[in-house]
Amino acid sequence: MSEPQRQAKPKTPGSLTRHREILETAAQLICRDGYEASSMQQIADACGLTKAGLYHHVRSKEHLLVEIMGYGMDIFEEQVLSRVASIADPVRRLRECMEKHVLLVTRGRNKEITIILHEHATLTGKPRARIDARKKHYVRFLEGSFREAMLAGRFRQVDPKVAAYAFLGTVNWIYKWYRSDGEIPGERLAVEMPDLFFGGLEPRGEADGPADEHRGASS
Amino acid sequence: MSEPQRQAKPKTPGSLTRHREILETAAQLICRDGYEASSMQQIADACGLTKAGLYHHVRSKEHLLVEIMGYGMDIFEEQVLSRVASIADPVRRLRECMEKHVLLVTRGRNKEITIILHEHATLTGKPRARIDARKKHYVRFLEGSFREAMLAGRFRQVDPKVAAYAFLGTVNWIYKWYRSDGEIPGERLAVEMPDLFFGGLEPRGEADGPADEHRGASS
DNA sequence: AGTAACCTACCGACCGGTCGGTAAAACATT
DNA sequence: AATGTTTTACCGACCGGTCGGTAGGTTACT
Repeated sequence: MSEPQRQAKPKTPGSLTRHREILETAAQLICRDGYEASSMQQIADACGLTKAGLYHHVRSKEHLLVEIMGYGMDIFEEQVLSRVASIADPVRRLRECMEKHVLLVTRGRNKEITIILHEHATLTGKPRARIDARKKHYVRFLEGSFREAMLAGRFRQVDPKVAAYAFLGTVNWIYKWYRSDGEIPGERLAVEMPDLFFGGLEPRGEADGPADEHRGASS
Repeated sequence: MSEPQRQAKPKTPGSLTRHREILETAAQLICRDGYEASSMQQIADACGLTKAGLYHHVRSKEHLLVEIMGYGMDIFEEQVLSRVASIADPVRRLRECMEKHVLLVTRGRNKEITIILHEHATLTGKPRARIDARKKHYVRFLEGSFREAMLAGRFRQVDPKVAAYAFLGTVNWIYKWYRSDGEIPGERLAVEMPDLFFGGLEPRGEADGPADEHRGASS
């Protein structure tokens, strides 16, 4: 079925490029089937390589996952964290953070992100600790922002840790149910989720707020 | 012949009890290490059986997971759904639903629940469809309750599907970070999460409302 | 000639699952 | 009560296949 199809090679041998290609392909497979259910043989096939050929580029299966997750964290930090960390207003910071986070999960290159979310307990030891530390940094960033908003009187007093994990749950759970071909486009979710989370559910006066149509019933 | 429908077999007290014992033990292992990473040999060892002995009680590894998940859904529906479904007030219904759901995840017999949450894409075909249908029923229940509360003017207008999945994300994500020996007891989470989700983040006047204890900080 | 990229061939361990058998309990018949 | 019969609960040995990983050779480009 899979015949060895030689790729056009750029002059500088695609060592670095090829390596990333392999990460990409492997991530796709692992994202679809899970880490344990994906064999190195399958990954090699998907890359157009034999298993031994794959091992020329990759140290081990575990290290492959480590690289994918590290790459995913890079993407996340560049696409989300670094773009909102400098916003002075803590409420706007959190809102835009959720918006960008949702967009990343729904629209962006989400294979690596999904793997980070799903395989949260697959790695062990030092590699696991390394990824966990980067996650923890994000949690602390959220906690701190919530605390800041509360001290400024913008939010009521709640446990910032609970708020942070509610934030994370709302956003990170998306990968379990969201289908990009479903009825909810990612862009809409990126608007409605922050609106719901930070705007709350309680009615705010008779006149409806933003982007809202009339409704027939009720009083 | 083709329909061995022996269900209630109280004659041998060991059989039915033993079967559930095995489910219990297997669930513990699968909850800790994941389905694919747990071998039938390991499960058999944990049960004090040989692999062949285990296969006397269990049809296949897949069917073992099916039974565990079915059992988990039974527990959930009995502990959560059936206890709140008849509450007339939709807001109270949703609040108590979240409270009970949180308690189940944090304190109850949560092995099976964790497996249902984590291995959401492990099963395929009909068994998968069966579990998914029961999950979908819960989602529709939440959606309907949100819609009801909106029509009654108790909630502002938001997409009930988004609200339902935000609810689910907030609660179901808990299994990823919660440790029962951590600093947040399950009972507190079962109070604070509904309070945060349904009470919102915006300050509600200077005088605090119902059931509220102030903290040390802030102004 | 050196080196990166890739191959064939192979390793021991383990995978899910099955076979034929067995000791003991439960049941049925006398 | 003693008998034979069936059923339950298990085990040792084994199956074909796949697992992650490797040794050593070949090709192709610099």
